[in-house]
Amino acid sequence: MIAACWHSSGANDRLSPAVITIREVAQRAKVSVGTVSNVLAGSESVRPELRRRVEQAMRELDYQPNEIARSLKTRQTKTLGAVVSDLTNPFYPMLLRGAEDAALARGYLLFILNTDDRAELEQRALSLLRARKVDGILLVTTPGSDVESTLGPGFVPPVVFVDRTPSSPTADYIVTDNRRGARMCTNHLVSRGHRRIGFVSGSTELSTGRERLDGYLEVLRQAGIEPNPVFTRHGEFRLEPAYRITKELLLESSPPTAIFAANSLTGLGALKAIHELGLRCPQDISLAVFDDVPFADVIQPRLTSIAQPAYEMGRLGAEVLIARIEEKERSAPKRIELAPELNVRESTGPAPR
Amino acid sequence: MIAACWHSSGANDRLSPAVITIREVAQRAKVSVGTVSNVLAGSESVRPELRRRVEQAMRELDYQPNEIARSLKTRQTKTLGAVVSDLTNPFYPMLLRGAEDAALARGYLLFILNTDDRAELEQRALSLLRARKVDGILLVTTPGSDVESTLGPGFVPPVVFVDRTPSSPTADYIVTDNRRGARMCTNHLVSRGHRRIGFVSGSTELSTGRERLDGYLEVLRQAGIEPNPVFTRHGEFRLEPAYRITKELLLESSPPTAIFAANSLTGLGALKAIHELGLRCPQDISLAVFDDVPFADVIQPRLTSIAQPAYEMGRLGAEVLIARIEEKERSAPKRIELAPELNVRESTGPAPR
DNA sequence: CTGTTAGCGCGTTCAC
DNA sequence: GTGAACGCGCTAACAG
Repeated sequence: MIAACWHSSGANDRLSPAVITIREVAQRAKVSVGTVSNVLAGSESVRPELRRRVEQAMRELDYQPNEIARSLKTRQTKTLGAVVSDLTNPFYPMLLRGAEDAALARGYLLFILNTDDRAELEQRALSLLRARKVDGILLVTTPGSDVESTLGPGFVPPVVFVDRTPSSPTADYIVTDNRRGARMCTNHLVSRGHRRIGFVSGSTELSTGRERLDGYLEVLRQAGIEPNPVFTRHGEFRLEPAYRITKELLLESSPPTAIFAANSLTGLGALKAIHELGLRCPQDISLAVFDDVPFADVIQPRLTSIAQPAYEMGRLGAEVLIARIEEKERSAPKRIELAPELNVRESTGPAPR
Repeated sequence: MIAACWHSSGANDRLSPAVITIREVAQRAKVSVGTVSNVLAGSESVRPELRRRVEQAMRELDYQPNEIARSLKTRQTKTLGAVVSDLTNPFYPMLLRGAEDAALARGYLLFILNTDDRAELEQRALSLLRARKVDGILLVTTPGSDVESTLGPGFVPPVVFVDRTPSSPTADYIVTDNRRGARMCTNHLVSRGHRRIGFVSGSTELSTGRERLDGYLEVLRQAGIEPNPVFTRHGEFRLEPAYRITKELLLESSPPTAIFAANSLTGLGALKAIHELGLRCPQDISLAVFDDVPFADVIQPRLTSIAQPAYEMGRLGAEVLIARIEEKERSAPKRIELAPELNVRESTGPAPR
């Protein structure tokens, strides 16, 4: 009787030794499947006696509810998708830890996918997630992507943008106040007497890239410094390009006395260039970076940086997304800007005179 | 007619605007659902004329097969679980990129979960994944975990261990040859004349921790150096503890002239301690670390390190796992050890005399 | 309060 | 070659 659930229909029967269904439980507890389902749902309206019998049967059979079958019926899978640009960019793991914690707390699991900032990969990721019927998507969007075209104008499933703002104005998003962060950082440099400040940028096709650049330019103008176009270089948010262009920048006839790198990767690239040219930091050149990575506080010189609340961003993102999923009627889009923080360390000093 | 698929049964009906089923397609193409299913499966035995009509109907309706329903029938979800210790340890993102690439290439999606090396969280992760009916699990296992007790003696679903070897001898695993890597690294130090070599270890409850320690001790003995127990300190594979114990270590009356850190995080901790004590590296003290992280090559001094093929490990892990899932009859467990690589850079120099 | 039953969307027989 | 009918495991509606 107990072994009655063993099938022998061949190759794809991998799961069968453990395939105890609600029906077997019902049979063993001598109740109906409906009652078992009620017990599962924690319904109050089950006589304690029966509840006890059902629970015992479950234990004896090592019953495990099948979430897939449940999903088919309830039309929700209790899964989310998280689409990021690149997991090896140290910013995203922290964000994802936050998202995971919030998701698990609400009973959701997370599919994670990378896009390498390629629109076609974002497209693929979104449609894979939709086919898997995830209940919602956390998205670090990519330039040139068209989310609406693959998810439809209604955004099905719902999407919350994190880290970068969407092209669509009607969606939720959680981002850092990048302009403010860039202003804080540039201000710090200006206040130390720097007037020739280079900017190793990310892509201006990204909201983060644009806003950080804007903040930088804004402060320069306020300080009466005419922005020198030569000082703004395109670092693609990646280490290698940043390394190359910083080297070029520092080899100019009248090089900057300080460099502001648009994220941790470009900061590392800039640092490599500085070292390689035998420059001392901060005596010869100051360096400040957007993103506070674990090693910012460890490497020599310790890096002045703008810290983003990455964990918080992920946590909030997942929470907003789940609220959106579970809401009864559509509420107004949430637009959240998180406050960045300036950590002044040894990589920035007074401008050499 | 087209709008016939719109439901209006209330709150959980979020998906309904897009819920085109195989039935609607059949109706529109004026064929039976069986035929549509055959077209979907790419069966040859469908008249071209009908196939054309079906495909057109699919396009017109923007039909999207429901993977959930398919899973329920085929008893496979085309999803994998990846359970790692901590995403913010820079080793794992690379591993996961490899796993993702291999998985996507075979049509699988990846759930990712962290355990923070806590057995109860591993347990939870495994049972969540099993309830979601993932087809297989990639596992960076944790000390004190009991995989068999939550997945059963048969390992359902199948598990491939990565990075760390399992307690169970009958499972597949893909790891680095840690002992060899540690030997290479220690050998390098010994060959530069160091005889007092400190080891900032990870947990010896982990295979990686044990094996790296073993390799280190082995080389010392071969070189006729009596291992000094004081020189082996427990760094927990984390930055903070490593920082503290390295400081202690360097404050000994007769401190080591070289330090071997068991992974990148302990390496960073050790470096912080070295800087803080005002020691010069490598003149006063040499530092070598296990794990080659992006910044190993950037920070000053550039770090001598042991590189592990993390991407490859993830890729292979997913491939072995999928092979295991799809195999007709159980084959022998695969045990793969990947070769580490020594990168000699500036953080290691000759022993001071 | 409990049992029965009709689907959820798809794949898979079999008759035709 | 095609299509009707059944079942995967579960939930929910309804009858008792």
